[in-house]
Amino acid sequence: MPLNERKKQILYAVVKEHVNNAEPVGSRTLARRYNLGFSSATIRNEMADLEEMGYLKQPHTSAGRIPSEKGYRYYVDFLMEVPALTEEEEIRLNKALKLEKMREIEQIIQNVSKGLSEITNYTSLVIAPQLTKSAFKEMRIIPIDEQRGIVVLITDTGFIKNKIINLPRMLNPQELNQVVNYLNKRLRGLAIDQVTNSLLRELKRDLFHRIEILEQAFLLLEESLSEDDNRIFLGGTTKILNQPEFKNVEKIKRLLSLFEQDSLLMSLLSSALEKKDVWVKIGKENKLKEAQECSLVTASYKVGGKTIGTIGVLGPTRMQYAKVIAIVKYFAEQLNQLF
Amino acid sequence: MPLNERKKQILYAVVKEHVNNAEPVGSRTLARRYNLGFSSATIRNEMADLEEMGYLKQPHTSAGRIPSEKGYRYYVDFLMEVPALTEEEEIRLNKALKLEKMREIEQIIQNVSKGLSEITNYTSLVIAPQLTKSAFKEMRIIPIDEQRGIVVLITDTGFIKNKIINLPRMLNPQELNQVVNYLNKRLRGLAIDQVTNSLLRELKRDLFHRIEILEQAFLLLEESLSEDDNRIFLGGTTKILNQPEFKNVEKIKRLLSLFEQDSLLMSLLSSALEKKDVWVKIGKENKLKEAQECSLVTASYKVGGKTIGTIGVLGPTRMQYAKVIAIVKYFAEQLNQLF
DNA sequence: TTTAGCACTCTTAATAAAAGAGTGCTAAGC
DNA sequence: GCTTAGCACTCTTTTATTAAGAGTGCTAAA
Repeated sequence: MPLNERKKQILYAVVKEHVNNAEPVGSRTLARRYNLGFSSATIRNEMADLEEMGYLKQPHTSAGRIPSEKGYRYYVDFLMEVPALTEEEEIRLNKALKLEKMREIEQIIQNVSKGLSEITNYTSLVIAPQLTKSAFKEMRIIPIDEQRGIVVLITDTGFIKNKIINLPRMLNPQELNQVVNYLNKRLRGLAIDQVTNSLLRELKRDLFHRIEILEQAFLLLEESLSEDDNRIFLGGTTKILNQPEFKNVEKIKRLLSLFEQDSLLMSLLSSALEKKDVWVKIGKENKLKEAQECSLVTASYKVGGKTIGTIGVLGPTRMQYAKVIAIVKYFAEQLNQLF
Repeated sequence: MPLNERKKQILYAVVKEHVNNAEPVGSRTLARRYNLGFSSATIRNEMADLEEMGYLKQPHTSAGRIPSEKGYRYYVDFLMEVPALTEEEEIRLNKALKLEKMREIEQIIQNVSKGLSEITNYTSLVIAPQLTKSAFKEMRIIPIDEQRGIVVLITDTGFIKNKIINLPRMLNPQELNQVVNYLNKRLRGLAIDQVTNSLLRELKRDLFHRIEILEQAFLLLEESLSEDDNRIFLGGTTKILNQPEFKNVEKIKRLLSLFEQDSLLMSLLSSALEKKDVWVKIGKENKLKEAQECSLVTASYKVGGKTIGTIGVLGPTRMQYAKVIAIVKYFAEQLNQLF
């Protein structure tokens, strides 16, 4: 049974009202505050229907209704209108971003994260560009002093990653060059996540007599490959605590300990990678138990058509979806343009 | 009026008991649990004295006593014994640290921070090595491709800092070298915090025709000079929430928002720099309002006699001082040896 | 089909009473 | 003169009771 126009109106109004006030919405309130053109009794009947259909629920008998997750889902899919940002808002966002002046990736990401959380008033999550999605272009090793050097890794998407390493004593510049040249020959053009451990082992065999320097160079490669390169930046972790659903200390602790575990956050965001435009996960739609009282709005950003990172906003299930979606979308577009 | 032996015993017992249970300590409990050799009535009298002298206080009439900040201070200064770590414990700590394998500074610092918080069960703060405390040794600029290069800054303490920069188009390698050589000549041997803005302006004048590349190089220098180079690493931010004094949501929020502001944390730790061995700040001894319900145990670490960073543990005023001091001391020593 | 009216339900806030822990003081003991 | 036992008193915490408020669901009328 599809929702008739009146039910849609009421569901819409309940969501809107509840998002603003965080309290169950009663029929009288609705009749008073929204000019729906029918009485509270009618609304009561419709609400009872909506509850039976699973779009609304009652915290307890004789309280108002709040949207169920199904209700929010319907709202997000069919009822809400994502506003285009006004010019004015765009200017404000750009001011918060100030990306033009940024050079270093880390700085950009941190700024995006901060901006997202401050404008939405929820917690933001940003995954820095993932090298694994790019292809190997070139590696160099630059000696600094007798003992140390810098390994530089360049990808086809134009990212540069570098790392200070210890150089083995007995290696002269020529030998160093040989090693580096060999590595470049073997690796050039490979997607970074194609550089498997078995390939690395093979290379190690070939170069066993230069093994030391190789080990160091490998460290950088492995780091690029490893999960913890997928660094996550959080912004406004305390923002979400202002929401009334988190006035309970136990809930706060559970959520904060989630924030401390990068790997969990990655898994939370990862499903969003490679997916469509903007992705909304409501409550239990999140696989992660710790986030099932929350909703997550994510979008990915790209370089040269390849998705290389994700930004997102985490708030309570009772979230300002339309507003957040508009903002997340905008930020992702800005990042696309930037890289 | 100095404390007699019995008062010391009682104060010691009150601190110990309260640190363990987080509840006011009554005279009867004390008489029962500690074999002090005198009755609860005697203890009551002594406690009343201690209260009048300011070492103990009552949350309300007819409750047990808890140590005042003065009481904790007396305990830290005169009563507690900082245990030497047993060999067993040292092995355990070293396992948690695993510093031997670390190369990158950031990794080391992060590991120290994690280890500190996990072993103490409080929140840890670690300031990464501060370049400003070192002297300028050498700067290099290494081109990567047509548009970009890496600036490398080397200090006399052996730290290397690098940054990817945009190279201006029209600069050929010779010119680049000239600029770099000139900068090195002017800056070599200066302490990094002596490289003031006025000196930089002067250099800019001298090199105004190569201004673009200079700007970029300066960015790195300025970054080394700027506050935000003093990066702070936090560990176990949620650990402190397990303490019963933080079962109040408002308090949690206040403390967490402190954790989000690096500059505040810096100011909290900064007084510890350059100071003696281990530094204990109890409650209101912290200048920062947000931390006045907490105690802070800090120690600095050095390279070549110069203090370049600080580690610390932040817990409730009701803290396991002896244990924490021993651990912080040990970690600082480990860092000293490492660098 | 919609709406007004009203009894009923459940939560939250406010109030009262009881239980528990610990003190402070007094007087007796060593 | 210091120490200890005893007991009344105080203050918090817990539990119970009541009252107020909001909102529903049902019935009957429009």
